[in-house]
Amino acid sequence: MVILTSRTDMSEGAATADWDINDAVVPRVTSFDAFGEWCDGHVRRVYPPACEEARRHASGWAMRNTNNHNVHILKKSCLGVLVCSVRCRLPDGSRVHLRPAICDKARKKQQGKPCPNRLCNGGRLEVQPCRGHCGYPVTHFWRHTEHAIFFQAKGSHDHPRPEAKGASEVRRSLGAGRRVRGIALLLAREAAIADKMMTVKPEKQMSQKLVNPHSQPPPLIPDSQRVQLTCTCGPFECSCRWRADPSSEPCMASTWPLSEAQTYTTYVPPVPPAPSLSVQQHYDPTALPADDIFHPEEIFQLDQPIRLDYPMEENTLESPPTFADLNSENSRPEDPYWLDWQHPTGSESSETPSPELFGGCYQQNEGYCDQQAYVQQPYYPEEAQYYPTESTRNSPIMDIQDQRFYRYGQDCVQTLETQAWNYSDCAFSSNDVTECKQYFDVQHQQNMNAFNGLL
DNA sequence: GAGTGCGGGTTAT
DNA sequence: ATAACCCGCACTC
Repeated sequence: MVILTSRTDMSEGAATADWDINDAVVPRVTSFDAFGEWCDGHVRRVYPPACEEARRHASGWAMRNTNNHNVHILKKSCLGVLVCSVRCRLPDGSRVHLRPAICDKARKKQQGKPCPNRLCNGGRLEVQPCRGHCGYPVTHFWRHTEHAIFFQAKGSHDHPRPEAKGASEVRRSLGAGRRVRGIALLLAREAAIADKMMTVKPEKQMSQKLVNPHSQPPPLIPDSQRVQLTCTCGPFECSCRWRADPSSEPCMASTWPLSEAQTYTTYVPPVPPAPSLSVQQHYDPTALPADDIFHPEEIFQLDQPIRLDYPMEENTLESPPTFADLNSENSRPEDPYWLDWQHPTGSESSETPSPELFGGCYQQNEGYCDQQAYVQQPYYPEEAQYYPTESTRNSPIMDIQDQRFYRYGQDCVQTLETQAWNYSDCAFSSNDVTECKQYFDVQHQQNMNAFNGLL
């Protein structure tokens, strides 16, 4: 245990280098990190008790609670990502990577469902488990003290990021039924979703704008697409944002922030177009959507035979399904909801194309594997992350002056038992927070005005 | 219904 | 002893 007195050379985040989540004593830090939704690798963060997402132990990754028999430290392990068994490609070259349900029961229902990509031929959803921590799932640890929330991640995810957590939730909250009349209304709704996405996690945006240099994912539906009312791309199909030459593509955003535009437009598929693209040629992009619109999360709700024995392969990337898999009794042409997917209108899968398509190897963190030698499967390079990798930064406005140490045990029994775990009794309060909330209120109101105007 | 936290219990190393 | 994992329960939204 290293006693932390002051930090001026932090490379990992605020007061993150010299403590471990299992330390009997954790430092009272002088500065906090802004919340990072997509923490990857072996990182440690310290969040202010007022950070709502930290209090909720939120994460972009699909993390499930894991019992570590330690009431002081909450442990979560990564569930991986829901992918297509045949690794089909979307028109933009990316792959399906949905968010696995946290609930075991719901997750089992997801598996074996036909791939929602209408261009996919016979693929089914399966969970690609996370093996980023020495062969085990990446784990997150949360620990609360009176004046801070300590977060530590162990392992680097060896799979694409799943669909952002808010995506399906927002759609569900928006969902005023399945019926969508016309493409205009549909697109307006998608734009509204994007707007609402910007308001669902106000604190994150707040921290981004004010104190958070951590790169956060762009909205699932970029601002540019909100004006693409002539774009008729369906879910998985809108490749407008991938066009290398914006001038040649009406759908391409002209108002996209430069950084994002660069990220998207510099993309060059490392592989030939997927064979399924030939199917796309027969698809009439101008066709109006079917009357009844199914969203993937709705698919998951349907009562379909669950293939509980669906193979869970360690390296699913190289394991295409068998002929039997592709021609099972659950073949999609007979499934009514699959037919609906032939006329998609919603936005689904992840709006974040799989970084894997960039090729290369996923980042390695062998040095952190202290349990056993384990060679992580090559996947995709860190720089190929669709979202910019998170950097380290401090939160100047959240700096506090003094330093103390908290111990669960003798020194901190009262703190931890009566305060630290009482989310409603956070001690963090400052004018800065007030300013942040005011900023959010303004932003929220603006977004909601736009949102209401669209629906 | 799904997400989440908690805790008892089992298994493997 | 430690870690991963399964399962059930309760609570919340």
